[in-house]
Amino acid sequence: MRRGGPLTCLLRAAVAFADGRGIEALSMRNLAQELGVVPMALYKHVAGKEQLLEGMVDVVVGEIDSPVGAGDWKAAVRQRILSARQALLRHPWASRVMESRTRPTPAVLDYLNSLIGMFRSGGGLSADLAHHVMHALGSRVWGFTPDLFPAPPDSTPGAREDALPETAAKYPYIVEIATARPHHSATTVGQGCDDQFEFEFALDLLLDGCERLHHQGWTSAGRS
Amino acid sequence: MRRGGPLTCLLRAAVAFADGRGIEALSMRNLAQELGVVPMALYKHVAGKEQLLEGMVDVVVGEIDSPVGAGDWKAAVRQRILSARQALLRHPWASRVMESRTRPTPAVLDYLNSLIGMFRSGGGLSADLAHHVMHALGSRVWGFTPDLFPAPPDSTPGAREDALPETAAKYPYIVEIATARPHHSATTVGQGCDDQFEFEFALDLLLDGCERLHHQGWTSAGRS
DNA sequence: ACCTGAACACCGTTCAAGT
DNA sequence: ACCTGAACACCGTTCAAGT
Repeated sequence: MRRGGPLTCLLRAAVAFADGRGIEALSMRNLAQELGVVPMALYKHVAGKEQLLEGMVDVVVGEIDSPVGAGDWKAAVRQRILSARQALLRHPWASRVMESRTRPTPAVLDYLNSLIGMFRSGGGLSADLAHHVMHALGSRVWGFTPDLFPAPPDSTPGAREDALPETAAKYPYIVEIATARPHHSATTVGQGCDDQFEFEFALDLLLDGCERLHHQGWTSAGRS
Repeated sequence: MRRGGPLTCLLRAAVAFADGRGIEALSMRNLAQELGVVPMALYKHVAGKEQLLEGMVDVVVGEIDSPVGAGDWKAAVRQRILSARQALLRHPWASRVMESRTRPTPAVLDYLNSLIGMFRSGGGLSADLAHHVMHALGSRVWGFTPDLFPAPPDSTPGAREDALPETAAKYPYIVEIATARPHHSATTVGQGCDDQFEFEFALDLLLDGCERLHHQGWTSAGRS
């Protein structure tokens, strides 16, 4: 394993800092203090905080597995995206930072390019369809679904049951959905949603729909 | 039309400020200055900036049309979500603020509850399926797709063509997708994607897939 | 009791003063 | 030439001093 230059070292330290103390605690000043250097010393290696965050995203994107060659294209795409999901789950701050970035880095372009390649040369999809499918997948290509809410209405153990009667009256459908839910696995009963299940459900819904359109010879021009 | 109290007035001023000068320019100090009051005066009406942003989101959510009664459920859901999209498009900052919020407000719960109701009593979907479909739609229920990138790699008119040759070599699939795209309408040729088309493509992919699962009597327990 | 200005504890970044 | 500390222009919020 290569050591990497001082920039790589700095970026990895920043990633570790964000993993450990949260992205909101990551300031140029705090990071410098953690590294035992004066704040302005960081500016020798990065132009500013924007570039620091950019580099941190690249570190995470670099953790995504390379594409697998064998198997059918849909399974390959699925596996790759689920690998991206694992990388993003290891760094919970990364998804929000990625969403706030404005310009893609080379590492990001590499990943997207290879993913599109799986649709094009792997699956034989038209450039037209591949384009729209990438859009439809949206941030799911990064393994995350920007959820309706990061936290449930009130996750305090006691307050949940207390608030339920009045909530049930005002929001019957929400309560019904939140309570009468069949168990997917024993580990997630009663404690929120199985995020992995929800992610794969949506991913498969999109990939299956895409495959169906492909077999039908769909083009955007011939859309009703 | 009701006038609303001083809080409503403050929130509407904040929304107008964010619309006009951008959400990044919205600070307690700047907003107070705009209103001609001292910064601390705002704290008479809101507990802090978090609550201000919460109230601003509620103003935008309040602009979403009420559900339509007639027609089939899929068209009704589609129309409602596209109405949410229009509201969010009027306030470009709103989607990012919504994503950063942690707890839903009553207005948000009202919207979600009525949307689920359209699946349940309108479409006859099981609570099980309705649950997963809501997750699959994700932030699309708010009318926005967290895009892969807010801005293309380089949108400067001149630099685009200049960078193309080297980009084409490294990212052939991205370039292919970005350039060889059939025109959906004359107004969008050559200038980025037709966001509305991409949004409806993905929305229909998800709703059609959902309808198919419903007709098949899908349950999460019987999943392979 | 109410209002409000100064102050506090931050932030990213500039820049001039030191070596 | 290089490094670095103070300073600048912010931020949200506290709090004591004024009325």
